[in-house]
Amino acid sequence: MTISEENYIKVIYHLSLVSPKGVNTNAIAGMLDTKASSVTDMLKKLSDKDLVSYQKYQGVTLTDKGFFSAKMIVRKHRLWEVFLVDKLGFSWDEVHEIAEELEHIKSEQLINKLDAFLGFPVADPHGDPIPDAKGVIKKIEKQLLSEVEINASFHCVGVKDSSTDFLKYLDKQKIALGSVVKVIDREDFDDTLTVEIDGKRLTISNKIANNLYVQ
Amino acid sequence: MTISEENYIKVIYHLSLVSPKGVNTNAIAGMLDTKASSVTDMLKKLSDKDLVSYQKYQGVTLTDKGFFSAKMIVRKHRLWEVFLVDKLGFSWDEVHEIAEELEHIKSEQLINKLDAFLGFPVADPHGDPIPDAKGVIKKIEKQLLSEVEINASFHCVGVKDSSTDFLKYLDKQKIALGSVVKVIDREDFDDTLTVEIDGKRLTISNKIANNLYVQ
DNA sequence: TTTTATTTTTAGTTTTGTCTAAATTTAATT
DNA sequence: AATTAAATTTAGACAAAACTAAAAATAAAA
Repeated sequence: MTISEENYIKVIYHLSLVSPKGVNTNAIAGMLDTKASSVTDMLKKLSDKDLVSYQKYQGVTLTDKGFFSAKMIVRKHRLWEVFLVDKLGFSWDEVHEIAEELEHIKSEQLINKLDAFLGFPVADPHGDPIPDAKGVIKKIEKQLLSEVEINASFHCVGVKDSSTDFLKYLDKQKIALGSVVKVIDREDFDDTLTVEIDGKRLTISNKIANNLYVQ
Repeated sequence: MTISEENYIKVIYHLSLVSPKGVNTNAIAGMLDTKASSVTDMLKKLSDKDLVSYQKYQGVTLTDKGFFSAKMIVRKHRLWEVFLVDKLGFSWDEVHEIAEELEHIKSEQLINKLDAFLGFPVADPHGDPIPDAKGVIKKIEKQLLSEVEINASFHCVGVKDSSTDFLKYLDKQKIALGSVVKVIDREDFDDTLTVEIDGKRLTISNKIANNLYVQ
């Protein structure tokens, strides 16, 4: 697989999680910042290689082979992110771009040794699950902070939005994965939350709460 | 720079060390397993980018800019090799190919953090020097085992040939970087050496001695 | 159910890096 | 110095992955 093919497979994988019946050409083009016509060309190629099933105008789904390939790419991406943060001292908002390159390094032995070196982590620095060598993904129990009951405590376990802006906001508020959040109150009018983190009161907008996973 | 351009620059760098007045088109083609006509095309492009100075039929040399780029690629290659051996447990004959891919990962911050993580190593697993972030290469004092005086002791500090076959031969004979070699005798007829390593007598052909650096 | 709008595909180009085959330049030999 | 051999370059073509513009199919609206 070329780097370009891998990028398509990965994007189709992520979009499949949202629309499992079939992924649109335009959606893929949007994610890859390319044109619909380029996507059509590539879908034909991926279909010839039996990585996707594709019927003109009907959207595309991954075959078993494509699904496994996608999980291996995601595995590599997330393991490298763990390496960058845990071993090299990058912050969680700096690692995505570099991992986008590292995920295309080919050696299977490399990734399995890296996995062992990192202690077989089950989640990346943003709380996203890491597929194991067989492609099995351990489901991480989680709820959005916007949807939990009030008067209870939770651990932060992940973020839905991994944008730099959001991650930097969390850094500023000293919210990290593992932080304990006690939900004090929810405002009826706009769903703003009052929470307590490390004994400190904090007001959190619904948009924030809607992008933070807790357990 | 594209991956392909980086590969050309790297090859020209290595060949320059042997023929500093100018590197031949065919030599480059041989190293990259490509055709002379492809090399000519690329030399024009590299020349336009001011990475090499190139005059038709006259061979090619690196500009200062090209020379620095080359050293940064070599730096990345060798640092990744150290990582693979020291941290992930690869053996020294397994790392070249993987490092060939890793050397093209772009982030400068990444490579400097990796350097620090590895403890600022000065040589890779084969004893080759690692350029620092400014491109400075600390010269490693070394002689070929084939050229040292007899009745003296040395440390193995590097290999000239990094082929799997040679490295596996050294593994079999329990010769590693750091091993102490005492040169007992040299046969006049074919320059075969009798040496002592870890108290064990060993006969070594001239071809072997000619590819092992000691100090 | 037509008509309109949107999405997707086709057809034809472009760029990058490669190739083959032919032409040219340099080097070696008689 | 002329001829042959080797190395190098040019010219033209191709595959991969992208693009633009136009055509076709599907979905939405009147």
